[in-house]
Amino acid sequence: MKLATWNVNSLSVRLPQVLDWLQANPVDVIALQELKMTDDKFPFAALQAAGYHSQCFGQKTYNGVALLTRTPATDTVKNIPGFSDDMARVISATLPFGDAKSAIRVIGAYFPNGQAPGSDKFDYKMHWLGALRQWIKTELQTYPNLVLMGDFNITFDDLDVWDPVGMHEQIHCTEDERFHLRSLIALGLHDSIRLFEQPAKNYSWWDYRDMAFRRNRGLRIDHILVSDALKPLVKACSIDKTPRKNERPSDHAPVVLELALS
DNA sequence: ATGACTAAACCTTTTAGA
Repeated sequence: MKLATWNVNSLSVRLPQVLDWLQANPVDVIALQELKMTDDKFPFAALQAAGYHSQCFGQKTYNGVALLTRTPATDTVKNIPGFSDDMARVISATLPFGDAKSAIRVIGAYFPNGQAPGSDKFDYKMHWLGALRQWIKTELQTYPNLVLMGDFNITFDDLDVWDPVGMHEQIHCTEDERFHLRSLIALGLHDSIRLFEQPAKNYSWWDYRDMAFRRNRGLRIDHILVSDALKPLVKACSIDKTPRKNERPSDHAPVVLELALS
């Protein structure tokens, strides 16, 4: 079984690239972020033709997330229950798999950007991260088999940053953000990609400006976290830079996880 | 250089992303 996450930075613009990528990489599940469209504009038919069921949670102009699955997903939940939010950032669903106990809960999330430490948006990011952690803690009790993936907008440490000195305590790299990320991990989650040897300077996002991709000036901010129960099943995890080489690419690359399930 | 690209909307200028 393969799962992926990709911040597409406008599904309207990127739909042809998403369809191409899914044809070349027929994953079982993909979480998309930054749809930047309302649900009435969502390309259900094109994705259905490509073999995917869609659960979407759209928003005009900004944000918007979706889960595409080869088999129908159940128990869809939008955003963080109990946390009032006017932004469409989280979508969750269950993949019925084998018996009931083997069901996998998949959470696709677009974490707040935060703009700059000390800003109102950074405060919102901190509150959002606190609410997420409380919720994930209870989700793990309900669903031992859990995958939390998406655009986290946080680097784990300096290995995830092309210029750790220049970006020290800058947005995506602050200790406050990293503390929240480590707190999520402490609930019993694992950064899938770090379970394996990875190439150095392995990033998932590059600025559109200044030829950042060609110079590999990037950040690793897109992650796939798996629960303790799923960790033994993780076979591989990697970042696919191929679509970043397209014409008019998203600024993010997909991350792909392979589980030893069929 | 609170810059550089890209996308969307209140669209020749602003907001936001990261």
